[in-house]
Parts: sequence; C-alpha cells; structure tokens
Amino acid sequence: MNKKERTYREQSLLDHALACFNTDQWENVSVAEIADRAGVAKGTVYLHFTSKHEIYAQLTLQFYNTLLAECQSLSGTDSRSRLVLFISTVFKHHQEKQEYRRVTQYCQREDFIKNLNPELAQSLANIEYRFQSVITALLCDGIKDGSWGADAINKMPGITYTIKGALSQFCCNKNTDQESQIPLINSITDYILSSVGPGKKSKTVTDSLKFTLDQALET
Amino acid sequence: MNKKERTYREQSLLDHALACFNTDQWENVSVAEIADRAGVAKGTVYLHFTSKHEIYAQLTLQFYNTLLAECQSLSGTDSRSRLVLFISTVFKHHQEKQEYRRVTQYCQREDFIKNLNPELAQSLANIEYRFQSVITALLCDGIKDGSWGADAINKMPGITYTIKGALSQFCCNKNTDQESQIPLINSITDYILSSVGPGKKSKTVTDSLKFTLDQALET
Amino acid sequence: MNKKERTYREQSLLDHALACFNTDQWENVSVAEIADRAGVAKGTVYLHFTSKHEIYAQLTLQFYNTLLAECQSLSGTDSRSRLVLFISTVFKHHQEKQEYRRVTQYCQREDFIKNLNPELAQSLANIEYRFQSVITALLCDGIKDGSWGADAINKMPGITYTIKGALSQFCCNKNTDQESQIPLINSITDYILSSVGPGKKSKTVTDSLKFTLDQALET
Amino acid sequence: MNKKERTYREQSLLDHALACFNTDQWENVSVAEIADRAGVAKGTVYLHFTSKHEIYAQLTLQFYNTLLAECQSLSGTDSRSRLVLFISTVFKHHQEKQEYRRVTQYCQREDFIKNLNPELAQSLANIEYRFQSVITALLCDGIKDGSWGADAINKMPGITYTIKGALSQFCCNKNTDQESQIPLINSITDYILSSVGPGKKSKTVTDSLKFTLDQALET
DNA sequence: GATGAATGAGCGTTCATTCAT
DNA sequence: CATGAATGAACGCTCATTCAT
Repeated sequence: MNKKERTYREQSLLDHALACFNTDQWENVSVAEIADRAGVAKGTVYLHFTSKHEIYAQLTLQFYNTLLAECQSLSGTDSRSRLVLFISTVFKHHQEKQEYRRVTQYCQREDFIKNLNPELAQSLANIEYRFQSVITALLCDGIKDGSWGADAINKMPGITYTIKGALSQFCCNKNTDQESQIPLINSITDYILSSVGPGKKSKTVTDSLKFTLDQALET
Repeated sequence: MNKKERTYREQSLLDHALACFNTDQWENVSVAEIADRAGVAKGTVYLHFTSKHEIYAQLTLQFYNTLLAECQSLSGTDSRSRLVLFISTVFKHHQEKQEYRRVTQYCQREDFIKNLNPELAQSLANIEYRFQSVITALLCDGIKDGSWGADAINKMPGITYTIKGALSQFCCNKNTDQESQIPLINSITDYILSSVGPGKKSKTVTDSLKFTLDQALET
Repeated sequence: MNKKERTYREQSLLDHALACFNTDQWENVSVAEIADRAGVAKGTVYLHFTSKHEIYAQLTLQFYNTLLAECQSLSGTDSRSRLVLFISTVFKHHQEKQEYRRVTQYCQREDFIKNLNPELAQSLANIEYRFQSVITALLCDGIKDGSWGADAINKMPGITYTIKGALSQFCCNKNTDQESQIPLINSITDYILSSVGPGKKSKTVTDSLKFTLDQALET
Repeated sequence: MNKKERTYREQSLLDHALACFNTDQWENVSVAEIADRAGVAKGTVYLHFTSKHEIYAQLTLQFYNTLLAECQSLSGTDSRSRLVLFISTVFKHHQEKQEYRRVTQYCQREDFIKNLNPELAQSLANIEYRFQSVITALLCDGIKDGSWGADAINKMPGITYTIKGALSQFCCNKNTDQESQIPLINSITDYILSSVGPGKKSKTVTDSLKFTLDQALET
C-alpha cells in the first residue's frame, strides 16, 4: 500500500466518520459503525488511527487547515477589504462545513486535548497561533499601506477573541438559514473595523464592503 | 426533609461533586464517588438530581448565576468605569472559580444541551441572554449619561463575543498565575473601550481604570 | 445483604464458575457465561470479585483449604499409618475434585501470581508453607514416638517435592479410572516411607497399610 | 531457501521470541513484536510455525532436548556419582536457562497440550518418558555394578517425581542467586540417594559427591 | 427518605491468522 | 519466499440508573 492509497483510505475513513457524526448523539457513534459505513473491518480503522479520539482530532485539524489555507490567499486589493474578506471567509467556512461543528467544539475542550497524544495536541494548539498570525499579517499590511494607524497591531487579541466568541455563537444557531446569519456577520465586521480605526475614506462596511447573501452564494 | 434541608443536601452534593471534578480525568468520576465523598448512598443522589448530567448543568448554572448576580450590582460611579468593572468582574470570577472550568466548558457544548431536559437546557440558554442584558443596560446607561454615542448600543454583540472569546482563551491558561493574566484583561478592556468610542475625557484605561493586581487581591 | 447472604452468593458464583470451567477450552469461558449460569447479571459478578482472575484464585484457595483441613485431622493411630493416610488423603482429594485441576494448575504459574493482587498472591503462596507444616508435624510426631530416626526431619523437602511432582503427573491422567491410579499412589507411598527409614516392624506398606480401592471408595 | 537456511531462520525466530518473553507480561507479547525483533514480517512467522502456541511448544522442546542430550552423556565413573551428576545437571540446566522458565511452565499445563496439534503434543508428552528412561538406565547400571540393590528400579517413579516437584519449586526462586540454591540441590540429592539404598561404601553425598558451587561454576 | 444490590447495555481495542500481491 | 494490509471475533469491565426493602 503506497502513500497515495494510504492517504486515500484515511480520507475515506474520515469522511465516513464525519457522516456518522451528523447527529446529536454523535458521541455514541461506535468505531464499528464508522468502519461499517466505510466498508472496512473495525480493525482496519486502527491501522490508520490510534484511537477514536484521534479521528476526532484529525477531522478538526482538517477543518481548520482548510480554513487557514483559504485565509492565507485572500484576494482583496486593499487591507481594509482584505480584513473584511477574512472575516467573511471564516464565517462562511463555518457555515458551509456545519457538519464539523460538533467535533471541532468537542476537540477544543481543554480536557480532550490533555488526554490526546502530545503531537496531535500540539497541532491542535498551533491552530490558534496560526490563526493569530493571519490576523497579525493583515494588520501589518494595513499599517504599511496607511489603512489604519500603528496601534492597530494592538487590536489583534481583541479581534481574535471577537471572532472566536462570535463563532461559538454562530455555530449554535445551526437551524437558522444562511441569510439570517448575515446581520451577525456584518455586525461583527463593523465592530472589528471600527476597532482598528477609521479608514482614509470613511465609507462604512455597510456601503462598500458589506457581506451579502449574494456573495455568500456565488462562491 | 423540609425544603431547607433539601436545599442544603443538594448544595452539599454539588460542592462535593465539584471537588471530585478537580482533575483532568473528571469525566471518569462516577456517581458513586460523588456520593461517597458526600457521605450518602448512590441512590440518594438520584433523589436530588435526575441524572449525572444534571449535576454538571446545575454546577454551570450556579457558576453563572453567581457571576451575573455580581454583575448586576456593580458599584462604579460613571458608565465607563462600570463597564471596566464589569469586564474585570467577569474575568476575576473565572479566575477565582477555576475548578468550575472543565464543567462549564463541557456544558456549553451544543450536543450536551441538546440531550438535556428542556427546562435545564433553557436555563443554560438563558445565561447567554442575561449576560447580554447586562451589557445592554451598561451601554444604555452610558448613552444616557453621555459617556458614549448612541450607536454604542450596536456594539453589544461585538462586546459580548470579545469577552466570550477571551474567556475561552483565559480559561485554558490555567497554569499561569493571576498576575500574568492581567495584561490580557487590560488589553481586552482597552479594546472594548475603544470600540464604544472615546470618552468625554480622553484618559485611557491605562491611566485611570486599569485593572491591577492590587484590585484583584483586595476583593 | 448480610454477611451470610453475601457468602452464599459468592459460593454460588464460584460453584457455577467451576462448572463452566469443566472443559479443555475453559480459558475461553467468559464472565458473561459464568454470570448466566449462576443466574445473575454480569455486573453482579464484579460486586463479589474484582476480576476474572480472582475467581480462579479463589477456587484454587478453596480447593487447597479443604485439602489442608482434611490433612490436619488425620485419624491414624501411629505416625507411620498417619503419614500413609496423609499421602492417600492428598491423592484422593485430587482425584475426587478433578474439576478443579485446570484452575489450580493455572494458578500455580508464577506469572499468574505476579499479576494478581498482593493479598491473594500471598494466600496462594502460603498454601505451600501450610502444606510443608503438615508434613513437618507428621515427621516430628514420628520422631517422638520412635517411628523413625531423628534425621527424618531432613526428609521434609524431599517428601514435599515427591508428592508435588507425583500430583502433577497424577492430574494429567484424568481419563484413567480411579483403580488404575492406585499403583502410582502405592508406589509413591512406599518410596516416601522408605525414605524416612524402616519402621520398628518391618512390614511394608504393601502388607499393612496399602491404600486400596475399597478404602478409596468407602469414603 | 534450502533446509539449512530454513533451520537457521526458525532458530532465529525462536531465539528472538525467547528474548521477547523475558518479562512477566510475556503472554502479551504479540507475534508482531516477535517478527519485528527478528527483522521479518508477521506473515513470515507463519511460514515456519503454524501458530503462536507452536512457538511456545518448540521453545519448550528445545529446552528439554538440550537437557536430555546432556543427561545422556554423563561422565561419572560409578553409577552413584553419575546419578548425582544427573541430578545436578538437571538443576543447573534450569538455573542457566531461566529465561525459558515461563514458557516451559506454560506448556506443561494439560489444557495447553490438549489444544496443540497432535504431533507436537506427543513430542511434549514424550519428554516425560525420555526423562524416565534416563533415570531407569542409571538405576539399571547401578544394579548391574552393585551400587544398589535390585529393587532400586522400583524407585524410578519416586525419583522422577521428586526431581519434578523440586524443579517447580526451584524455578519459582528466580530472584535467588545460584549459591543459595545449592542447599536445595544437595538436600534433594541426599534424599534420592538414600532412597535407592546405601552404597557399598557408606560415604554420604556430603563427603564425596556433594555438588559444590565450584563445580557449578567450572562448567 | 435512604439505601446499595442488581442490572446489562455498551465499547474500544487487540491480535492471531490469512491471503492477495 | 516474503510481505503486511485486512480481518473480525472476542471480552473484560464500567457505571448510570433503578427499585425492592
């Protein structure tokens, strides 16, 4: 079994596990069910993952790695619009991958991480730092091109926490449709933009950069 | 057993349960252990709580009810300082009651709430609203007394999420001492203050309202 | 549940376990099967025994405790005949309780004892010493009453090992009927008697003390 | 792979298996571990042995074959000293190959043999007979050369069981050093010698034939 | 009210063995 | 010959919950 096949099989297992978890009783999903759905024997699961918890962790890593990859290639022309794009990207990702919600929430619990193998625990912990790096980079760009003042860099923690807190709320509204989430996103975007200070041109996000349902759907 | 004795017994069970949970393996704590430590029989626990999960939920409610009670009687003279006091109160409460950390984190998971009895689930859900009410009231006061502009009210969601996000970070730094947490609290306070707009007197939090270790310890 | 009921239940479990073990595949007997046969739930077994291995150990202790009790009340009039009686008692006990054979053999393995809880391990280890004490007492009696010389006491280890070795052979002949085992017993008895020295009257065991099938069956 | 290579590979597997088993948890050693240590794939093990149990059995056979080979070429000049040499050889072999202890003990269990393939089971069973043959031959020699009386031949079973029983004790004292085992060996030797009757010259083993540490070490 | 004996479903994990390559 | 991926049966043990006393 070469590397490629191996990766393929693992991805298949993760995909089927994710599918199994799409229920409020997801913690009760047994390894046997996952294996069944993936069409392999229970033992085979353990050739790829050392434990059920590792499956949880890998799904969470996958979710965030994808998100971070998206965030590292934002296309906006000016810093301000790229920050807006960043925020909307983060929310859209959570909206589009709602099936990951339970697992990622579970894996962020401190006691889950404590009982994980060190390497994976580190990877999970790094997500936080990588996320902050993206925001820091955005703020630095904006300072360089004059989009906002030098002290914007101090806003990084606040911005991070605002997004984090909003997401935890956002994720709980799972039954609401995409459209009804938009005000929340816009509100948060405005809040964050105002925190880094007024732009050269005082257009608010409402006028020029507002995240709209159209945008959300066109992607 | 009259009402009073009943309440006393329940509190005793909650206290002993909390004591049992003070370990990273807390999910493995059995009802038998809690009963043992509280000096009653296993069956007795079920005369007071319908399930082990209800104990988790009640502890979480207790934690937040205490916090909210504190927040509703803030003593600051002007709105600005009361907002600062609110923020520090919230953080201090989390700092002082660290033993609740694991349980409250666990109970906030969407799937936990889903599988709880409706009444308790509602109580847990209400915490969020009550928290937001406190912030809203603070902002309204400040608008009335001119501490900040009328659009400050729109900052409520942002403020809520910032605090929420910061707390989740805050709670994970369990091994750090109180002092080293102060910069985080100050940073968040500054961030939030700047978001509601400059006060009449442009003193920054650094000058007049800074949360200091002395304050933290004098309480 | 008072002490008496408790003891009764435990004995019942041991009895049913023993019945389950009466097969060459006895190691494959599951706790569930034992519980089933005893008419209780699996969990109930664990209210009385901390592990499956403890059941093995308890059965073994029971087997030897009964044997040792028998050996401590031998009725022979002179030392020589009591030694003969002792030997035959030991063999008869093993013959009559053949269903214990697999378990006792299993429990004597050094690695089994190593992985047992210390208290039980000690009890198992003590069986050896108690057995040797019985033999020592017999030899001392015989020295006092002049049945054999003073150096008979030095034969204790040899006698012990001879019996032990013969038993391990004896136990493997499980398919042979009682009668065909008699020569073995007589041979060992002669061997041991001759090792402690000639009696005052030089009758051999063959003449006066021979263990016969009649004796074996009349008990 | 010719016969020679095949034998070599099998011996290598047995050696590495034996090395793996040098722990009280040896029953938990997996085929994978043995294969790993021997530097071959798991499947390869099954090209040489039909099951894990066969490995156990082969190791046991190896242990006893070596011992029996030694016993068949004892160098003593007279029967009496050759009997002494035989006993010491048996004990020394067990002392020097302590790492086999767990495995040989395990393989002597009746239920182990019952579940083995017939051919191997027979080989294991034959060990017993071969061992007895050696003793019988020794006794016959002694009768011929007048070392002991004709009825010495009747002592064969007793001698066999004495040695067998003493070895099971001997093997459990694994933590004791060689020197402290010597009294046990001498005691058993004396016991057995006295059972076959006095020699022509009434020297006791203590005088002329005693097994000493020097002898043990000079080999 | 209080007890604690009894329940029994539930599950992650291991590993000897096989067999397609 | 050698591999090692795949298998899947097997099982001890836990523990939240119930309920007869």
